[in-house]
Amino acid sequence: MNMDLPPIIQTFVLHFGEMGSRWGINRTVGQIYALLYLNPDPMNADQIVEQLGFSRSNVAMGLKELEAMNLAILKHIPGDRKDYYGTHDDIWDIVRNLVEERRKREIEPTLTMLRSIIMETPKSEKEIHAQEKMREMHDLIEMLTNWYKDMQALETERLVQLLKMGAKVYNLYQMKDKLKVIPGGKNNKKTKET
Amino acid sequence: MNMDLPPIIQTFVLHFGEMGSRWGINRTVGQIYALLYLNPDPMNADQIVEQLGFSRSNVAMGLKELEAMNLAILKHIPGDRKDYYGTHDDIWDIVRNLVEERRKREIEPTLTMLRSIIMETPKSEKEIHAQEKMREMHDLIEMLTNWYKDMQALETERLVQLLKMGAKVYNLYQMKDKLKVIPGGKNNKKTKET
DNA sequence: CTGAATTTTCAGTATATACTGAAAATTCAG
DNA sequence: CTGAATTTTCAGTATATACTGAAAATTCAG
Repeated sequence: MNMDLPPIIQTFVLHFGEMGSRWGINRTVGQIYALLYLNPDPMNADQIVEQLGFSRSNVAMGLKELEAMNLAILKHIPGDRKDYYGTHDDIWDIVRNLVEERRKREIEPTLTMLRSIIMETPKSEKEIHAQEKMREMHDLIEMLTNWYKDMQALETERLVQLLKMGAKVYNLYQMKDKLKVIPGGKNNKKTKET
Repeated sequence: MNMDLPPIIQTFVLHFGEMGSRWGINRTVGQIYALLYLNPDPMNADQIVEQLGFSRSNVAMGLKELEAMNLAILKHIPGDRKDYYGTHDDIWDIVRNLVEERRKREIEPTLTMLRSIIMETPKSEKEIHAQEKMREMHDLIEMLTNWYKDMQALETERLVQLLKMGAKVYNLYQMKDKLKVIPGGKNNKKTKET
């Protein structure tokens, strides 16, 4: 790694390399992402090679991988033929993306697999028990996924409000039957019971 | 893999092997976990060896790893010296555990790293910008972590209620200022504004 | 305390993944 | 259309990780 990278940036980049590898993203890809995230402007492959010191082709592959995950965005600079990459400007877009990628790649295939197995006719006590456990898992994942879809649809501003409230929304929830709607309010439609 | 494992169990076990490897858990560990999850009773290492067909020592190491992650629980059967392992009975315990493990191993170290970097005095424009991005990331992660801590503390029953409501809690939230508290209710304490 | 049952350790090896450098393919200014 | 600039591909190799089998350590019934 290039020594004239400021130490604080080095630390961050290295940390994300390590974190990436706990995730299934390889170390170099994690480092490239971290560098793009911190850099004020989009970078081209040669600049990344210079800063991080791995081979040109490795950087190119890493960038393609990040692009496929929608974490790096290809940008062009007028009058320059090189490909430049940056990250999403809004950090919430990054979060939404990360979750969405995982949902598509891990959650959906798992749900599909579970559903198809649950359809099978069990042939033994053991299979009945196994199916029951799988149904339990399926229902839980489905519930979390539905919740997440709801949240995904909220605008950032509203999502932040809800998150900041944390468990306090539960108080609100409990309160609802002890409250009386003020006539004429425009949000009077009663929330469906669960 | 043993051929007299019912196909539905085989499919599930293999799927979790693959999923595990996207996660940083290795394939065999994922498979062992899946098998334990489906099996009605705790299993010992030899039984697992027989079902999955990898070496005794590999199974032993996998079990230790699962135990360290608090995903497999050591149980003893009276009159038998072998170690038996099972999974948590309540699937919510499993979820809480998974999230908690990740928080400890990935989120906390990241927050610590970010905090210490944010403390440093920046030495250039570039460092100022980098610190700003890191602060943004830090604040977001911290907010999500706080939200999660709140949820972690809720009993399962209540958590499920909230999750099932999904975005509808937002309606409740908006409603709150248009509602009047019924005198004498025991949850009248006003929820703090954010 | 003894030794059979069981688990743990670990060096050696196999396997999977990451990385490189060179060559091929593509793009585009002129 | 040409050829320099740039990106992509890919075989070869290096590196990291997973897995095995045998030996050592531990446990515990008798």
